[in-house]
Amino acid sequence: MKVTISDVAKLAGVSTATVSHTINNTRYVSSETKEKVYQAIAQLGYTPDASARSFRTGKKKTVGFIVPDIANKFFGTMIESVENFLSAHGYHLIIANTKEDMDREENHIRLLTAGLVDGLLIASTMDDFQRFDDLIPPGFPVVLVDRTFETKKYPSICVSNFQPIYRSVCRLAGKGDQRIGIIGGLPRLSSTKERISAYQQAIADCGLPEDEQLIRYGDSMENSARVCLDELLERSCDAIIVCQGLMASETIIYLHKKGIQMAKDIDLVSFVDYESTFYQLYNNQMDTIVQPVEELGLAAGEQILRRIEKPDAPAFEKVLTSAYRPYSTQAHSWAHSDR
Amino acid sequence: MKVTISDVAKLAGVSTATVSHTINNTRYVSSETKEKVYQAIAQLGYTPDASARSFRTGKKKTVGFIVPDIANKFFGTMIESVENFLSAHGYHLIIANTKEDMDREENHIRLLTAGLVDGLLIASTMDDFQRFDDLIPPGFPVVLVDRTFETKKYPSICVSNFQPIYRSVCRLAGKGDQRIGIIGGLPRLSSTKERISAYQQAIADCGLPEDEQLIRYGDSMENSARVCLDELLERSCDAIIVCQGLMASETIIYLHKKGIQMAKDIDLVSFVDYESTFYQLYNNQMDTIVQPVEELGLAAGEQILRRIEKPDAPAFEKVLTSAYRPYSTQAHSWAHSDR
DNA sequence: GTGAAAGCGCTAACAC
DNA sequence: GTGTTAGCGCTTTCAC
Repeated sequence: MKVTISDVAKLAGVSTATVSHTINNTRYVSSETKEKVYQAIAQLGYTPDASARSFRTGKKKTVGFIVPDIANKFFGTMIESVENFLSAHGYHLIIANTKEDMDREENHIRLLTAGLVDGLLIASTMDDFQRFDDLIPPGFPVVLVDRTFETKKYPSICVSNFQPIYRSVCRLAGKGDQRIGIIGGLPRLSSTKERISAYQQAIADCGLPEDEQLIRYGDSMENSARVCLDELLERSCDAIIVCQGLMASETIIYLHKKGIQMAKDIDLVSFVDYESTFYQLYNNQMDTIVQPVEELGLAAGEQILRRIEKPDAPAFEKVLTSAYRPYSTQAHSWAHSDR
Repeated sequence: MKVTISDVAKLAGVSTATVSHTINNTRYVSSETKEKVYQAIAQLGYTPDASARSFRTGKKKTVGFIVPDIANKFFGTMIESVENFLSAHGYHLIIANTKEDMDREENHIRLLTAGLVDGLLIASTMDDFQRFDDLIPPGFPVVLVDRTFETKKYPSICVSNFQPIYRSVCRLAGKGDQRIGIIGGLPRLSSTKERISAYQQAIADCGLPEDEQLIRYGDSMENSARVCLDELLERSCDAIIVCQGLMASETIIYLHKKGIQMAKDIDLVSFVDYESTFYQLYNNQMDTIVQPVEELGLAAGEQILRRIEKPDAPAFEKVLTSAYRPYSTQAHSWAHSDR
């Protein structure tokens, strides 16, 4: 049934060592011997067993990626980008979904670190660094993606959160908006915290009245923006900043259905999902903040492989910057869309 | 360094067999012994090595899913659904992306079947069954998803393609549309073939003029619908049927930018991505066809696990039906959206 | 330039 | 009720 390396060795009339070295190019083998080996391999239809190999070598050639929401285009695109990089480097990608649930995340980390993958990419939903840290076996290669912790023990690839939000507030204030609301993601996440704090600082710096009620939090899953929006509208905002792509789409739709016109009745600025065609319809009515998702995925892939090679290189943070796209009232011609 | 089962056995003063049986509940162990074993495990921080275990048992507890486009919401949602099912059953999910490229698909199949996964879910981009079949080791558990082959050697989970398109044409014809265009996906795919053939048959049955020029094919990747749309508009269609979600969004946007009004200047029917908030804005202007993506993912998960248990159960096809949502001119209140 | 053989960590007969 | 032990298929050291 299953054909093994010794079947090949036997047929080729050589030792298993020679077969192994031939297929792995790991020591000199005369070309005649090589020839015999390849012949035997072809004849038997031999394929080395990945499972035995990784057991023996300890290398799985696989990395795990723990994400909060696979179906979310932001992470979907990132997964694509990571997979693309990894598969080009001979690695496989195992996906695990947490649905922003810390227990699920814990469970996935436990399972994946138990000899299944060589390293782990994590967009963590945890707020408790200690709990997170306790789950990671010492020396296990980990790279944090999109979200980080205050304790900088692990390397991270994130996106600038402060600057675009600060700028949003300033631009809105510059237009004369006085009551600027903001819809953030899960309060416990580093990304949310950074954005909210940018908002607060900018509000203060611009001399606008501070009002805790103008800060609302969604959960970045489907259908979480509506409540926030209603609350903000009740408090008669002139402007709203939305911190996440899925919630942005929902906000636009709800405004639409309520007959509230963007750029006229209310100003909108939002983080937006990369390349989503949806926003092309609105880029003349709202400022958009586009995160470099593909670069994020690429960098994450690079870092985790580097980390797998040298697990004890010092941790460092990489912060990519988002594109801020102020709207212009003249509609873009799609003939030269700016990407 | 690494703590193994025999370290545990030694510390607990029992044999490795007992340790193994204790953690796997695989034969009777007295509670005192169990206690000692658990104690030792806790003390040493032992975790069984997944790699050694799967090498030994031949079970990887992992399935592979080969998809054409991860970032596409249709597949993203499906991946989420599959992952959800699998992880609930103790399995992991390896994702591989083909970008609708047959060589990439071939490569992924080769790698994954070489001892990495217990079974494979494939939304194949191949048209040549022979080529596909040659890649699958005899007896290897495979379930085709969303796309199938004429030769029914492998089990498949698909979605009804014929019925919704046939119905679309009939409804459009019923409204008096004469020139109905269609934008299909990649011509080589079974899903595309079925849809186009439904279109052709309905056109004939409804007594509408047949015109090959009204059939256009996109590639279902970003930015492929525009050319098709332009060509159809040039041929002055009254109505357009779009066979895929991404292309649907693009079509809507292009119509919008051209100032062509849906339901007024032109009728539109389209396959639409499940739950995408985007379409909520248009469900009073176009008929939509919603595929049961989550059920698809669930069924795929169920089937592949069943298949892994009994690899030689007879192949069978499962066809799920899409929801056809005719539009009503009174806008839906989102308070009771029909999902 | 090639072979012999020792394991990697675990499971599962088989034995008592 | 528990222990002994033979491998799973491969890589790699040591030897010649």
